Amino acid sequence: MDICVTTLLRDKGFKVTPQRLAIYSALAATKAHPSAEMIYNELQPVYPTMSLATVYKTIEILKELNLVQVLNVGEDSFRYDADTTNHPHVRCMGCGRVDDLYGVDSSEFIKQVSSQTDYTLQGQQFYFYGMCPRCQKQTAAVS
Amino acid sequence: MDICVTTLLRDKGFKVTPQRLAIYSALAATKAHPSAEMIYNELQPVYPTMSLATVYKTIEILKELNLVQVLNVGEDSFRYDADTTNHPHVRCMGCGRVDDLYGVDSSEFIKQVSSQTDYTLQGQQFYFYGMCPRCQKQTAAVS
DNA sequence: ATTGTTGCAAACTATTTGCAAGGCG
DNA sequence: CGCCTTGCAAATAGTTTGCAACAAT
Repeated sequence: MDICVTTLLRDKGFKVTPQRLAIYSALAATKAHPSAEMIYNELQPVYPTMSLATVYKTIEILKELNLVQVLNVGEDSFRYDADTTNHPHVRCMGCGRVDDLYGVDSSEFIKQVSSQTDYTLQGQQFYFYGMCPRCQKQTAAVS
Repeated sequence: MDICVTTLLRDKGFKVTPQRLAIYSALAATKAHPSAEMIYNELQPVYPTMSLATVYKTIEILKELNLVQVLNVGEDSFRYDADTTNHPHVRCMGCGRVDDLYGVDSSEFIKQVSSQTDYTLQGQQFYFYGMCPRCQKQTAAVS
């Protein structure tokens, strides 16, 4: 995996630095769809001198290399996903967590949209909003 | 229409002010999904003393009254839509315009997602990205 | 050695908030 | 008249940028 990133970076003329590898690894190792700040906080213990700016700059490059995709779940900050397959996401209105939605076939839906519009479609993002199992229980307990 | 907003505002204990009516009217009169700043600029000639803060505060209220929905098309700013039915949107990667996608039935797709997740779903947003007809032509002309 | 990268601080932008003056009910 | 709203300015938060010191190739 990391070898892959190393090669990809070098091939595109980017230098391979420990910070870049660490940021990508952090993203690849989680399904939590962290924000820039969450990545920064997670790496603080290991890279105490690393700045938030470096996180942003690196994400910019990873985006260019198609190693991360950007999510815009309607919060104040962006979230990032090292899984670049185009899958829907769901955000919990209770705790704010963002999960993947696998096992959903959106191709029919996309085909339908494509036939209805005179746009040339290049991509899409599907965001669902609801309550995660844990927050459902808490709400039930309160009432 | 405006009578409707007036009534809704009063019923919920909000005061009816010319600014609020103007902001809602501006939103209801367009399909361009303007940002707060676009609304502000459009109303500048008519309400030269109105501030951006008022636009934001009013939108907050309209949101509460379910008179507008918020779009998060992946730009730096939010966009607003007085059409509160849940329809997909498409943004042109060329010129940035945002259009509605009508005539698309997403109920099957939503049902499928609903059955695949243990979230309790409350809503969703579908964003498509592509090239609008006008930008397609321009790109073709350049190449 | 060269060129890109880091990390700090400052800049920037969208949005929110505090508050005094003003307007709606 | 009382309370809500406006509009200004300042605050806030996320992200971006400039630049000198530094590191990868």
